[in-house]
Amino acid sequence: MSSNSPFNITLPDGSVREMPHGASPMDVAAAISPGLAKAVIAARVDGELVDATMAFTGDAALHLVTARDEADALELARHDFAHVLAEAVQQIFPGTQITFGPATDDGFYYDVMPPASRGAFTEDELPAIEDAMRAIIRADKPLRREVWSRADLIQRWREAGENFKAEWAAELPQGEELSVYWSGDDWMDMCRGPHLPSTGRLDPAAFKLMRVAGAYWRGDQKNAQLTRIYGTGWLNKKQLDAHLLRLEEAAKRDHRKLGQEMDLFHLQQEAHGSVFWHPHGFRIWRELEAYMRRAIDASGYDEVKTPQVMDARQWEQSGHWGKYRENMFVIPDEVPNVEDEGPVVSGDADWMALKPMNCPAHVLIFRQGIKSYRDLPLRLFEHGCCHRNEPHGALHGLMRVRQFTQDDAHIFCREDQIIREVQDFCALADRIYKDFGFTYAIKLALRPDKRFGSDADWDKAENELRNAVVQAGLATAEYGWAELPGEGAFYAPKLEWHLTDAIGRTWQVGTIQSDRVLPERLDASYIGEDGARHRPIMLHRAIFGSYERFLGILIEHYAGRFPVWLTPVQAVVATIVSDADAYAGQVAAELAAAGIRVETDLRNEKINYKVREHSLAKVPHLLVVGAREAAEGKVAIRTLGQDGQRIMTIAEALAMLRAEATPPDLRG
RNA sequence: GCUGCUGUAGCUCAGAGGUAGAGCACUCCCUUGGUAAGGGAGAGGCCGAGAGUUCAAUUCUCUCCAGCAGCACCA
Repeated sequence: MSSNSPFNITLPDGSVREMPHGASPMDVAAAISPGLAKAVIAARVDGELVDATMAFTGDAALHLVTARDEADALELARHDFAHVLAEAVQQIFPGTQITFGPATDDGFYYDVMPPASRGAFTEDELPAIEDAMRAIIRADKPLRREVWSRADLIQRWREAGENFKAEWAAELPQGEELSVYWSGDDWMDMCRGPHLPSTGRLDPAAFKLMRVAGAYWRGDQKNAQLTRIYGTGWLNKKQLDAHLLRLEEAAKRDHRKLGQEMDLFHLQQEAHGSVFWHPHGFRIWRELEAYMRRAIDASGYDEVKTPQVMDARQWEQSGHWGKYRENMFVIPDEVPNVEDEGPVVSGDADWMALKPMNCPAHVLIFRQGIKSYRDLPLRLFEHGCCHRNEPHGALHGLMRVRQFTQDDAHIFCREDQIIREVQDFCALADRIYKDFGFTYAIKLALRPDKRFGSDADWDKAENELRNAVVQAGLATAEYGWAELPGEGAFYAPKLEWHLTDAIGRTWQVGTIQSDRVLPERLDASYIGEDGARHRPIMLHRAIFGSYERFLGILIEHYAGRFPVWLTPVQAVVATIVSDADAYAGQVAAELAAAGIRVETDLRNEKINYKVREHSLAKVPHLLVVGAREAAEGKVAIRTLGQDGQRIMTIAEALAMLRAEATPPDLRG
């Protein structure tokens, strides 16, 4: 082939165009039509996303990327918004250092270091930055790629006082082409690209700066903290507006807000990170607990209860003291000094700790008496109340607390029983998540850097979990199968269940972990068929994860409108006139006798007022009774989310309510 | 834990260097009214905690505590 023969460029429809050397995807677009040239924002050359103006280097398959290729277009636009943001910030606040600015799931951010003369940027300054961004977009500055030598680049950043960029330029992998992008002729950033042809391809009405936050340089707590400016960015205003609306929807179902409005629980300073469950909230908890007990009773588990506080030496032996102490609540084993002055604790008492996990206690139960291989698998379940002293900034409503109750169990089994146990667990988890209307993805979290146990054991453990899921046919794209390096616990790899809720957010809740470390450390053993002692494998598993968190997720998933079987108040009997009070009491009594959670509302208020109040409280069924209903022995039922009423007899109403109030696992 | 913001009545929020206000909720009175707010009156606050500046601090400053948004961690 001669060195200056044209390149053959194959288009998606199979047609081939000959293009001279130096030609780019943009030239192909221009050759097809001027309209296409205008619409092209980037290109996929042999599948790789590149600048539309990047010259071909050989024969290639070409796909011209336009706004119709939404995923690519969004990614490009968001990345460009980030650059425009950085340019705008430096324009308004000279002396600001720039660092990184990637695209995110719904937009972009850029981490910057404000000039030494001032503090972090504030949200009040965002509108001015937005204006500057719009000006840059309207100026339609061409984005031009250049390749620089490392030395030139480092020097350029040093001269510009860009210490972070200089550091990064020095550390980029050898052999990598170092590219910069010019925005017009007056601003540049170091970036791998690709980018849109010019800033004018962005829609100035399709982004919004959302907030500022702190973020560490290169994600490390030991490094300088930068100001991160977050924005949301889209292809057009319509998409932006839709996104803002979604955010409002999510805010409306915030469990902290609904928890207060529905009087489910509260949190307060004196016990921060621990939950005060109110009567209505705890009804949901009890219903969940009863549901879970039925599930584990039917699955061969034995429920146990273990101590809240154990000697620190026990935690040393289990390894928690070494690896987990910073998160443990430690207490002295002594009577506090009661004199007015003087220390409350002497400092020389033995230390005890609140349990951060239930596992060691379950091993201690296992160790009582001599276990035979015939006893395995032994499945010990506990509604275990744990305390963890979490970093204060991590606490978040019910989602991250310092005291929580797990639906925790440990399955002690032989190696050859693992796959079966893991598969049974997958089936149980599947049934339960579906009962709540969740879909889920399963992920395998692999060994972390900080860990116990030999590599050989980790190999085995990871393979067992992987094989169980593969053999169960769940390691597929449909189940969102993925492996997450470094995400495992310090003692074991984990299978994780990531739930997707009603508005598409994901939550990690369930897990099963195969552990060889703890049985070894705590010397658990059983007598095998051969008469010798063997180590059992310990499978740690949970389905709700914690009641607190799962309840928080449920509140947001259902937006407070719980299914009837879970809802705190299933029906309210509300009177129109006081003459119906006695009848209302009779109706309520009949429902209560049938196990329906029912309340009466006999207040001297208009029915409009009562309807409004109970609707806002998300009571699923309102049974309205007046003189007419009392005379006829009927009720007028108004169902949440539906217009109008249904008149029925008490017996009919009771049958309907009983059917709806039956938990999903008890339905025929 | 880090950065920024916030902390006033049960809730949502105004307010100002001279010890406080609204709406909803609450209590009482009137109203007995057919499916999303009937009317009136009343009660309710150590203005997150501590220190400083000031004649005077809830208001300004500092320190702590808690909450919020991120980060870093994690069920």
